Amino acid sequence: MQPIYAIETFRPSQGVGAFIGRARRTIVDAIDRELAPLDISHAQWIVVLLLGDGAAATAAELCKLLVYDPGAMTRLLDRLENKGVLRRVRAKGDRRTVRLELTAAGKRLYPRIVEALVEVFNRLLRGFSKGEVRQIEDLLKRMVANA
Amino acid sequence: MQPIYAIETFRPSQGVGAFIGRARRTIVDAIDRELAPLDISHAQWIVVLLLGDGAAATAAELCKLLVYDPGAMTRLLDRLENKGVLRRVRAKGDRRTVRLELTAAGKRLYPRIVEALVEVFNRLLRGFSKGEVRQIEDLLKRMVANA
DNA sequence: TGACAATACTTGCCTAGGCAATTAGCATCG
DNA sequence: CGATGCTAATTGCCTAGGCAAGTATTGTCA
Repeated sequence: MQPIYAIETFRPSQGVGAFIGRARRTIVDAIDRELAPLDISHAQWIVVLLLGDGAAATAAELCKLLVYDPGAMTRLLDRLENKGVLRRVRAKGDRRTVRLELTAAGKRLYPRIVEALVEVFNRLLRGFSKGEVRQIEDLLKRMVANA
Repeated sequence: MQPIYAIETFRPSQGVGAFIGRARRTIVDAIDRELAPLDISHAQWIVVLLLGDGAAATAAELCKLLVYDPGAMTRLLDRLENKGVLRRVRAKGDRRTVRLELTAAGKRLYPRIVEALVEVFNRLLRGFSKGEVRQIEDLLKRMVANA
């Protein structure tokens, strides 16, 4: 397999990097607009999502998944706790870790965010076949795996 | 064409959104590591790239392309100007706009950044055919166009 | 067991982005 | 021409993320 890009012909603004960056901004902006009435920030709804779908349950797991600074995460969780979205519970086994649980309010919030996401993605993926979506997912997964 | 995702079955951490986010972090981190010796930040090298390949020539154009705050851009450009990477030149025609030009040092910087990008992308795209890369680019472009 | 490393968070300090208000320079239209 | 509106850039203020140092707890291993 030969290299994909060559130095002489590479146009930064036309490579995959630029498109991924633009796609991400587009998605985040669209979801933020959709979630504006909930008064919750970009970083915050991602955390609620990961807690809500069980992908993470501690601050450390969130940091690893999001490649996010632990210090910033502490404060982000403070804000969500103050909003009454989640609570910190000292873990019984390992007393260093703090388990994160969505409160009742947080659990009501979760489906509303999911709804917004589904709506936005279905709109952005208009005209795509399911196979094409699988293909994007697959190709991106392979990119990340190569790192 | 039916909707791609349904509320009942959607797993946020498994959708395109999550993969795009992760891929972007992976790319940015890899390039940052590669460019560490140049002591230039993520936001800064993107600007140098866009100026260097002619995709933008003013602050306003950069802001539009990157969906970036004009105030933040002013200060980012200040930093690059202080580093001697670019200079501001009042445009003759429209005296509101400031044309941005890479200095000699900036022009030397540009190819080094391009080199790092090509290296990183070729690594991350190991095992991909050129057709597959085109396909990612195409699919992402269509997503953005749907917005 | 006890020293040392590793992990999970937390806090302080600095930097950088978002938003709103401001200035300067066109552009439009009566 | 002149009032109004728009665009480009800048500045001040606030918020939030990155980094480094610190604390508490657990793991490792001689």
